[in-house]
Amino acid sequence: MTQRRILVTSALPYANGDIHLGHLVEYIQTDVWVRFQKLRGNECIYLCADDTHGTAIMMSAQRTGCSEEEWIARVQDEHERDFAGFHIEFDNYGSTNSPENYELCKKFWQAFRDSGLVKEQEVTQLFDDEQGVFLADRFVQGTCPKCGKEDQYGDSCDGCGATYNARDLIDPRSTLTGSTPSVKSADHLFIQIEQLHDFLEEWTQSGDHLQSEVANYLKGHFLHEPLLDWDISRPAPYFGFEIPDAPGNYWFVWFDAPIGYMASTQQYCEKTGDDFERWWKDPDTEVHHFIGKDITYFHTLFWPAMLKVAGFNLPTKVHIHGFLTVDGRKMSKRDGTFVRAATYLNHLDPEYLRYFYCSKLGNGVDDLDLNLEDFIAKVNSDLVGKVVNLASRTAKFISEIGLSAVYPDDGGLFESAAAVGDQIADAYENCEFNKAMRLIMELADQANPFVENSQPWVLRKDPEKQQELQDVCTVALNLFRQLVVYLSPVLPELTGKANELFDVEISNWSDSQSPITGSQISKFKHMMQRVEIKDVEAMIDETKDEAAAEETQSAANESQDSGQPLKDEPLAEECTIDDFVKVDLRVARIVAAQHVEGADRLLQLTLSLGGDETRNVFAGIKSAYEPEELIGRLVVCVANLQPRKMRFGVSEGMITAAGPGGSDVFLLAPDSGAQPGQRVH
RNA sequence: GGGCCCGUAGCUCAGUGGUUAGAGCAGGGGACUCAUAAUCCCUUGGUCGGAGGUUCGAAUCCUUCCGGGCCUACCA
Repeated sequence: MTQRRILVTSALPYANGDIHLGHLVEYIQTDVWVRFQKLRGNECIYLCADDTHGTAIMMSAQRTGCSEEEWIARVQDEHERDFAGFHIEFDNYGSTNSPENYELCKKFWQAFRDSGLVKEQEVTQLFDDEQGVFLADRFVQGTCPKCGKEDQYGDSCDGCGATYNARDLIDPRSTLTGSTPSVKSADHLFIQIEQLHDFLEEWTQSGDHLQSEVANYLKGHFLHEPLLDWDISRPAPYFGFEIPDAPGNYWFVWFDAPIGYMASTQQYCEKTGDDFERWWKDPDTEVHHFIGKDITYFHTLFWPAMLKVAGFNLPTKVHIHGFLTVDGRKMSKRDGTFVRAATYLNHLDPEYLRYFYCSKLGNGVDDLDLNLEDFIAKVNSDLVGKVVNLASRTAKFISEIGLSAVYPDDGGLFESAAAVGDQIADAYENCEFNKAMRLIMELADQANPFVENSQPWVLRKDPEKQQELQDVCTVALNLFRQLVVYLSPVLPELTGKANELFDVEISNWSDSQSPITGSQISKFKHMMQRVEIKDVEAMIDETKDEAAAEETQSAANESQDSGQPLKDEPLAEECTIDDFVKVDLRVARIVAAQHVEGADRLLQLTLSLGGDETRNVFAGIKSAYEPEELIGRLVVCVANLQPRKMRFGVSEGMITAAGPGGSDVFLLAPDSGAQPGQRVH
């Protein structure tokens, strides 16, 4: 077989949040595919980078009070650490905010200019005057102009499904500052991608570049009509690259993001002395992109168009996968299923997830479900029970004598399993990892009965049968090793442990085709722990805790409470705890409430402190509450206040309330469960 | 409303025209004791979402309906 040259990428994670289990579907899928290609002896490199530009990054940096550069450096550290934790092995991991990327962006841009596809057009957008930024749709909220539903984003309404221009929102406000945006115009640069329509039609609909359902989707949603011009620039302020021939304007993040694949290649080449053009200009090189279905059209329309215009290799294939659900539902912070990569690693082995995802991943765009029960069952019964068990039940019998010098008769087991290798390889190649895992487990199911029938634990007691014992274990261990070769793209750590056991490196797929003999066996060490339910539960619990903490945090951040009340009524002089306990605050129930004849602001309340204890209280809350709505409510009253004689009778206490007065009066209410008469401490 | 995908055993899924529909897990029974309560043997379990049609023959092809998921919007 001739060696292929293959360049592989995963989508660039956005430098605005943590890696979570949903992201990992893609990185694990890609990493497994790359490891498989390398194992097959192909020249293959895996490239990725952080996607660092755009308004959202600016906002995050601003919120945390650091520069954008500091922010993205911090996020990138975390991303790389998470990936390493899951054994995702990049040949280079770059950043779109790199000099290499800027240089490449300029080349692409010049190509577009030269091709005459760039045009200038005025765009009218909402503008946040306080922040001095244009507001993308997702940064504007307001009332839907069609159905009147409140708090809708600037592009569409999730109530009635209407789409509209953000300027049509009723009572729009900026989600950044809460202020009312103004309308402002700016010149944007557009790429007239319609001029490449024929090329895109041809590229997407022919060959094997896309999964068939994706090709259909593009045809049905985009290619059936003229393609809209692509708005490629953003006016300052914007965190990104300034466009050289349009000062004050920046390339839109989706322009420089995919170019980041190439910038990362560039860095790889500088690092290794390789030749960049070999990877992006040589037609013999295959380029494979792995992405999620959410960013399909950037990678199947814009990106091929960009590459075409700039004269680089077009993608050989764009592999598109679905989203992750957990226990059949969308990941949710509140359910504890929005699990961050780092949180997972606090409790569970990354190889579990790698295997589980592979056992589920096909080559379609279907969503993938992480059923936690299924997860535990699969890992324990397949990996621990079937595969690792083969080694753990035989290795120690021959740790002193090693493997037989000649591979014994095994009834054709090794050979037939070797013959399945091609099928397994095809499955990996076609991204049908679920099929590959199924085929491998079928082989494991044949290996254990062999051990059972050969009864090495009986043989070892008979000095006459030591040769037979060695032969049986030689077979079992070779079958085990064969499975590990097949699984090694998925389970690098297990592969490493098998390498130690045999003291022979698994370095090529062909290692599955011939048994090893005559060598020593290292002392057996456990290779994989069983998954414990409690560990999964602990991971979910930790995720829930994170979500709760985050909610508290964001409530504190987002409320952006005004400082006015404190200014209007500054804090009182410091008091001691003794001063405080003089005031006896009690929970009370309002058992009667009525208007007071002749009083402008007062209501007369009867408070019950439980039992027979009641108080008659006049409260200045008439303009804020109706008597009827108060009856039955729990309030907090000052129970030991000196009674005061008023025009309408004696008031035997006060009820507590906040607010400046008038209609802005807000009664304090205890949480449910409190009982009248209980003291407030 | 439209597009795509899916519906097979309790669960996860093979099987895309050809004997009586399979596997793993779970359930039941037995065995073994080398192994991480792992393993092995036996076994229960299915009107292949429903209904029509094509065919000598349909889980598989066609039509239609029902149910689920994803995408999308008056446009295919």
